[in-house]
Amino acid sequence: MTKRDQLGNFELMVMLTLIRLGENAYGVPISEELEKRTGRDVAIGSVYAALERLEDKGFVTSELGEATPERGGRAKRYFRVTGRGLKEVRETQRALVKLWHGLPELEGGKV
Amino acid sequence: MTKRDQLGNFELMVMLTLIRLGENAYGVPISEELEKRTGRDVAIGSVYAALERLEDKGFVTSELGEATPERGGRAKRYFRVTGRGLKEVRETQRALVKLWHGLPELEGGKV
DNA sequence: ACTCATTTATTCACTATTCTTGAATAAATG
DNA sequence: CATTTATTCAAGAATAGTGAATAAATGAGT
Repeated sequence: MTKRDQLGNFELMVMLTLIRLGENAYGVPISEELEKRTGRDVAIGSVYAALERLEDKGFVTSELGEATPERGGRAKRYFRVTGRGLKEVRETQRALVKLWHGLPELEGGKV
Repeated sequence: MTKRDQLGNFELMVMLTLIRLGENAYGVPISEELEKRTGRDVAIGSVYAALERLEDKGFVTSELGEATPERGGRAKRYFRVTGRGLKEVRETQRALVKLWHGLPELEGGKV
């Protein structure tokens, strides 16, 4: 099996959340936003694992934030989608839409 | 990890293809249709593996077809999406659309 | 009818990657 | 040092991917 560059289901979801959050994307809020939007439980460990894989693939980059005064706790690690990452998201999205396009059984048929 | 009832990326794609093909859904055409629509190489073995998982989860059923005269070859095994399967597809689709809805970076923002 | 090559399709065995969970660790503050 | 906030780790289960093997049916040739 050659290196897989495609996005898994969860990876795609993380990418989409990353895009949505923009500047404020780090582990905790990513996880929360994901839970809020999907209604599913999200283990924070899963998110970090996915982010690491995504960084390995070059779909995201990360940068350690400065410690914020006025609050305890470790520094945040901010994540950002790369150009390649965005492109990959678009492609995955397109593949899915193509697959469900026009199916009367699904609401999205008219997309 | 308790039994996962959610659809993986590839499983979702297989389900969508299954819905599209309707009556004529068996291994070979599923694989071909998938390749045609996504432009990706699809190993036939993967398709059967996914179908087996999906059947275990109750998302599809299968039935052995009769041998067709006028052609050699083994009998086909036809697959069909169950009610639960269709529901699961809809839910997965909805989760994805919700995640990318309104993102200006993606074409689908207007869906 | 019998055997064999051919065709069509499914199953198998194995490896790699992704996903999930719970616990551990790290770093900052007061 | 206790508390807070956040990331990292380790291990196991599920999903994905590949190539080869097997199965079942047909028709040709003898």
